[in-house]
Amino acid sequence: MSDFPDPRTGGYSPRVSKPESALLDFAVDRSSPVPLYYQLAQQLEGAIEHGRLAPGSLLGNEIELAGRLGLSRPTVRQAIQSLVDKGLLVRRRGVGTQVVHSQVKRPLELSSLYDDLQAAGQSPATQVRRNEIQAASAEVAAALGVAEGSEVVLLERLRSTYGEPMAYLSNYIPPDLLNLDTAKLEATGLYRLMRAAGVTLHSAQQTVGARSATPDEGKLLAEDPGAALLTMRRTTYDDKGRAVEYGTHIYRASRYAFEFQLLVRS
Amino acid sequence: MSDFPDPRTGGYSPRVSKPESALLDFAVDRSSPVPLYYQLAQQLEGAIEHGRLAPGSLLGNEIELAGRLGLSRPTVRQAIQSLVDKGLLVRRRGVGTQVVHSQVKRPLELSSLYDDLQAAGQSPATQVRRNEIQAASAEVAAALGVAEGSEVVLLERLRSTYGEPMAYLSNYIPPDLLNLDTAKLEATGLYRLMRAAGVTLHSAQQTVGARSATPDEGKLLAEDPGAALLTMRRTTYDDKGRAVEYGTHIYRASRYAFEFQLLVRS
DNA sequence: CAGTGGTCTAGACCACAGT
DNA sequence: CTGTGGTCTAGACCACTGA
Repeated sequence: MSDFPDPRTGGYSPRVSKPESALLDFAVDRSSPVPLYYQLAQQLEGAIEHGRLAPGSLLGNEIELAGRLGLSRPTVRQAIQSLVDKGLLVRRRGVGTQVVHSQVKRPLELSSLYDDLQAAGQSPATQVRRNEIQAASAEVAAALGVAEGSEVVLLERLRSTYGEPMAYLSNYIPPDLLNLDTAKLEATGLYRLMRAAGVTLHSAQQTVGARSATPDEGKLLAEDPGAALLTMRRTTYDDKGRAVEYGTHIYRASRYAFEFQLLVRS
Repeated sequence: MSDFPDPRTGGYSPRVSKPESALLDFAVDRSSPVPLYYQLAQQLEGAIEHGRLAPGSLLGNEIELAGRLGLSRPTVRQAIQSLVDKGLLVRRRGVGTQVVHSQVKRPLELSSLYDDLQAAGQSPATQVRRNEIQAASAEVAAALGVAEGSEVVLLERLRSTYGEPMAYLSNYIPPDLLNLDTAKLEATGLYRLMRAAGVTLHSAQQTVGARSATPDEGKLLAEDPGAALLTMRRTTYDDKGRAVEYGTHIYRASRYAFEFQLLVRS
């Protein structure tokens, strides 16, 4: 029962390779406050990302992996499960756990346009066009779960990259949630300010559609009237279920598209 | 140390109610092949959906719940965790597990337009416009991971509701994957046929954008030339990482929008 | 048949929240 | 302080896969 690769083996099965010896490098630090399963998950994810674990390769069975790392099987399973949830690994009973064959791109998340653009190296610029208190319309009141006519903050921002407008963002925010400093809003994104103010974002309901630009919108975004715009309406909730933000945004379809990866619910 | 509610207690905390006695109804069937944690998760989900567990109500601690159901704590945790992942429950250390306050709408999933429309009671109709073998263009070959010029099935369908066109769907599919019977395609959706053919859908990479309709597209969809269209480009992968479908679709923005819920990655 | 993941148990100690 | 969820262990039996 040798665990070593057979030097006489010259080829690989077409879609399944042998358990990878790259796993031998793994080790956990029991003195760290980071949970053991999380340490393992991060090392696995790193190995996959850097190609040390090739797509299609088998991880080796859970019992042996646990033994080698000095962990229990449930702990190892917890690490593996978190990567299965992310779509990086696939488990098959009777076969084993293997790295998915296709490249995983971006996971789907509650995206901040600011962060998206920054991650793409586009150094976004924000101009705050309005930042004031208004009476909530029926639509806004329904979305935020407040009384119609009660005070909400209206925030309108023009987001540009490379000196060209890209999107016009309109947000409605409960006034007691946080202080919206215009200077800070022009330096970073709304979600970052919310997180810094102790708001824990939890979920969002989104609708993505399209329509033609009105003359005013065309002027704002440097598009011809009638040009196609991408529209997004979003209500964001915190971990206690409070609506913390309602937004109606328009994007220049010539310069922006939503890109994301979905996992099938099992 | 009484576990009974105090009858003198008349009021509730503003956002947190007491553990619900509705949980006393729960029971698991050990003779069923359905996993115990899954049985419990379904009963919890049902109780939340039907309002027997009110938003904000506490579930009661895991140890006690496990004891009452005759389950171990890890099993109960697995059930609760699956609902936390779905966004129905929130756990807070030192406090307990409670039902989220806001209504959860649709979870995000790999949606089939056909299923979406049927769920909305719109009884969709499909007309297959093309169903033939073609040589893969560079774009299609790259998306499907096949050689440029190799054979792929090109499928073009017009999807209508209430006798009005709604979307024009163009798909490219590896020819050896399944038989695409035109009659079946007009009676159901592509994903359902794939699942019936033993294909396990796993993930998809999507891009959603917008543009103006060309004169030809306007004619197809009964829109004026220049009208705003919603566009979606999607590559779908199976559980082994094979690309099983590449599609470029256009939707009438006047009649359709993508709606979904996102959960924040923690 | 042997090997894999899927499920389940009965404990344990810890960190954090609210009193 | 008490009570909660967060983490972890060391086993067990079962169902499915593939040879």
